Amino acid sequence: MSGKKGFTYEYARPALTVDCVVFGFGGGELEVLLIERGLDPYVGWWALPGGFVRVGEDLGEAAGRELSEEAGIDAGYLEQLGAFGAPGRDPREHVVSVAYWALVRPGDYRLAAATDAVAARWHGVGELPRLAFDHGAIVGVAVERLRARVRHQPVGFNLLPEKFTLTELQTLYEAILGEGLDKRNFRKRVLALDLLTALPEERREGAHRPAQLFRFDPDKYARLERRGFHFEL
Amino acid sequence: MSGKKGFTYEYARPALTVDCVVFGFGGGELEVLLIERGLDPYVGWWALPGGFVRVGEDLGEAAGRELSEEAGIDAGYLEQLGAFGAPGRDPREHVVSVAYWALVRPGDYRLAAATDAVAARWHGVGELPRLAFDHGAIVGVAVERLRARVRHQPVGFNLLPEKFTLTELQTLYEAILGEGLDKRNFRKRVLALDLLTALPEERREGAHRPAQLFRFDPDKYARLERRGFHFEL
DNA sequence: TGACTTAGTGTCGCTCACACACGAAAAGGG
DNA sequence: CCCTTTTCGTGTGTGAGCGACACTAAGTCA
Repeated sequence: MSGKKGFTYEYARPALTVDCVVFGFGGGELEVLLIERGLDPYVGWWALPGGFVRVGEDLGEAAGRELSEEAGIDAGYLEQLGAFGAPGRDPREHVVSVAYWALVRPGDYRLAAATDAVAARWHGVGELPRLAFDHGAIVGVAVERLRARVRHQPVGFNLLPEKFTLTELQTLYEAILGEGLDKRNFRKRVLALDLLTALPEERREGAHRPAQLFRFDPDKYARLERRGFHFEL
Repeated sequence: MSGKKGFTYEYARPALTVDCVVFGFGGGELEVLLIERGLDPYVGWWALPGGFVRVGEDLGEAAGRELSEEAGIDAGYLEQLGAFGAPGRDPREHVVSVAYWALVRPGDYRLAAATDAVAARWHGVGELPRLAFDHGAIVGVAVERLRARVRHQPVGFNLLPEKFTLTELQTLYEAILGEGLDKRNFRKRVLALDLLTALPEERREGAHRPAQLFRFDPDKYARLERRGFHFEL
């Protein structure tokens, strides 16, 4: 293999990587962050940002590091999705990957490809290209997880700018769930949760009535979360 | 390290293991299968069955293999729980473990410790000893997952013998959820799901009215599962 | 000032979740 | 044989919440 020192173990070991499924929301559609690979295998293919785990490094930290290195994104909150370890998923050798997922506000970052990525871009989940390795399957699992999660925890707010209108929020939910929602019922329920604070501002754009702006209130959420809680859309 | 050949890699790699949280139901309590370790580290401590993943082996298969080797159990269905990879979780070196969980009918197996386990035994989840590594935390995550799952999918039947009474089923649910349930509502809902078949037998035991026996019907379940579905306890 | 566009609001019917108590059947003992 | 004990098995009423549904409000632009 390599002529240099190397690391020797008594038994063979699979390699260990992390991959990140980063969701964003733009143009009324749910998007995933992909990088274009600059190295073999799968040069030129789109793939999830990720890379090898270093010895002594926590898995979550490795995911955060790779995300920052390859795409210039600092996701505050990464949650583990699971381990993917089918023997043939990497053509080189047996590579086990621990996948993470995160939600970010696309506007907060300027994507910057680096390391072994030649490009980093948002792709609508509905129109993904063929992905390298088993990354297509990983994205599928992540989308499922997001859909399940969004119904029971107020995660959606992490995808919107700090100030948003209820219509924007509803559009987001519809994009994630892939189904239309009733406007009045949606507003009723969201406001009943008492997680939003109405701002003294409105969004005026276009030839129509301006919309009230809201802000997600983490304090209220923390308080509710403490005494059990239920969301249900 | 070892004087023999060994396997050399350009970069250092964490070791990769699998661990299994196997749930059973006995004596009115939810139980977990533990083995007593016969090797360093943590000799003599109780731990989850598990071991190193071989190169070229699927993660789920590795979990099944270790479970069968160390405890003599063939769990039909193993589901992944997640990867645990904090750097200090194994005192020897950086070891990342992918945890799986399963439900079995304790009566179906005669526990047989082997390989590096000197004993295999069921332990009530309420009275677990101190566990090796971070296995205590892993069990905690598994219990949470089981609780969440049991409310939305009819997993409970995998823990009971083929024929069971509704009271037994209710006792199981109460043990898993850790709370009492109303008898009439429980029976109403369970029967309304139309997943059980009443058998032409009764269980006569003790000085009281005999109880109707039921069987879980996988066909009915498959049919329901196909057209969406909801359980909610 | 009229046309257009999106924002914002309330009611009603129905279903479903939950609380709740007693007769039925069998066994065992006096 | 009868009385006691124990668990099995069953129905109703009420209140809360979900879902369906249509019109007015406010602003812009021509």
